[in-house]
Amino acid sequence: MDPMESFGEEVRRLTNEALAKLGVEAQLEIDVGPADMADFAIPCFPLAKKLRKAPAAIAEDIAAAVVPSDRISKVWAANGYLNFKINEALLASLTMKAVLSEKELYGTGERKPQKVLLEHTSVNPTGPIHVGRARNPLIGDTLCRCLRRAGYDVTTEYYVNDVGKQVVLLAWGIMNVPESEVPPADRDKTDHMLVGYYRKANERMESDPAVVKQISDMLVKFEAGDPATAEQVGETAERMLQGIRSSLERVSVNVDQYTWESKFIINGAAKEVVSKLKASPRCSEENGASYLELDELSRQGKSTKFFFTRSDGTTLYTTRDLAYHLDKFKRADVCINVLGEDQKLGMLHLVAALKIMGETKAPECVYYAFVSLPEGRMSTRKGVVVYLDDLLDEAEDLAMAEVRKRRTDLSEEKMYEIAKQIGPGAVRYNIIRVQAEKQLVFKWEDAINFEGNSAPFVQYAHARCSSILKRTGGYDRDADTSILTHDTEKRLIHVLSLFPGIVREAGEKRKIHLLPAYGHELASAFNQFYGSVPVLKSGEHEDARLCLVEATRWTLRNALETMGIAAPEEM
RNA sequence: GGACGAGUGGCCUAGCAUGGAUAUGGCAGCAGCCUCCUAAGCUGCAGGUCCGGGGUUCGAAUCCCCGCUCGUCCGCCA
Repeated sequence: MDPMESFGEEVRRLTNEALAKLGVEAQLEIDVGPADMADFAIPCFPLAKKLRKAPAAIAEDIAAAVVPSDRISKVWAANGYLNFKINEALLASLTMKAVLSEKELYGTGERKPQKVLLEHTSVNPTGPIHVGRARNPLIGDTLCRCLRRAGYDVTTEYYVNDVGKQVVLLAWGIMNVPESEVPPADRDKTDHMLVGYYRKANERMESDPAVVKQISDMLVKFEAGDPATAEQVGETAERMLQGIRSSLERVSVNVDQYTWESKFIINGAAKEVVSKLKASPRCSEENGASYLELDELSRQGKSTKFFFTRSDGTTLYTTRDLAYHLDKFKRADVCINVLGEDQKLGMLHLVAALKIMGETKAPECVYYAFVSLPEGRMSTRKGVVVYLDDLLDEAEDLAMAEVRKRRTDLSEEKMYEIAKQIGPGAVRYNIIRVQAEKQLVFKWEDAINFEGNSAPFVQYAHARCSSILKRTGGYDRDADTSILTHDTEKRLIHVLSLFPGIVREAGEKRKIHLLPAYGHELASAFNQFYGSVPVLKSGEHEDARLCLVEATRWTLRNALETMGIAAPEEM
């Protein structure tokens, strides 16, 4: 249930009534007012021209015509705005009742009929995940959690690029590079153990034409469906994926299904795409390679040709991705892809090709800019990288040091357990708190942050709530909340009431950075309340305040869960 | 060369779709707050040509045009 929703609706209803009474036909936009002034506000400026009257006078007229109701306690005009104050006692009781009865389900939207297929991560299985790409799983997983809470049926999928030179090269490296030539792995994990072979194979390929020949032979055999080669490559990708998967688990990222690119070669779907595209009048050939002339469907640049076969007739990456998308459309109503910004043009071509094939559905893409290092772009091949595993280790170490600094009463195990909740959470939060399209430069001191706008700040508020609730012997969960009239109490309740709306907006607009912003706002409102009034032993206020603390704890926990961040009971 | 995205106090960042009241937070800085539910906290102070220049408008961080800087792409790679 969304406690705030009915208040906004009421504002619209009352305003429309008043406008009808005045004989004015208009749809006005409802804003949230400045925090210390009004709850809702409607600018009357757009009406000025139509009514040939000053905005201030219009606002006065409408204000006089509005009849306040049980939900709206006050309506007034100011500076050309129509302001509304809501009935705080009613909001408080609705909000408290909603949170305390729905608990971990508070913020959940109505079940939606659409099935959503969300593709994310999909990094090439040629090395461990590095922070340049780590935005992908974190954005994808957070969006998935958010959409699920908003009521959608979501399945997440990782498209494994097991076809093509990169993975074949890695497989070649594992078979042909002697162990003695590979520097020892920095950790005992399959992805880290294998990446040395990948680098070495790249070096060999660059310097030795014989190696280039071997690899291209292998590639041809693989694409022709040679079982032995397919098994070698498949097993290599699987081993790499094992390591990647365990890194993802460390940051609570779950992937429901893995779909292998080779599937679309084996089952003939890619070939079907080729024959469909060849039927298009846009299709031409160049030395035996087929392409579509995209012209106005593409973007301007050096070329608007979209090749979908090589001269030898084999398919290209995007051709297979086309087959994958057709497959996805059969399984879902909405397809969302989380992609790096380097995929933008490719996706535009893919969408154009889908249209040419007569497909009416198109994927919806969320693009993110790369995280680079101060010295430039990350590269697994060149070894210019910061791995996600290393970042997580560092975050956990720093969290452990912080816990040790302030808790002398805990066992080593307990401290470690807390640190494991704090470190990865801090990393997740820092990545999802900024808009996906903003370019980031990775700096250790920014990547792990325990104060201010950070995960530990939100977690700490949760721990404080838990601590209070742990100390009480019990309380009346039906306590009268109308006595919560302190400024910090009213503010906290107001923020609590916003949660369902935030989840919906973040999900539907694909703007997950609203979630950390909300978490910070809620934690901050709680901290102000916590510092201003006592809860335990506060006499007649105690029960109502304990209810407020419990409601805050549920909402903080739900907000954290939606971000994939743990909610520690103590820290 | 072209296309797409980003540019907001010293640093990071929200707001931009749908123009509207004094531009949102955080970090760092300064001054305070632990006999009281965890100070990973709270309060206050200071800090702004919203990249630059034009334009539209009663009103522009937001819309349009021209530049600048950075990122990304423009392959019979994936």
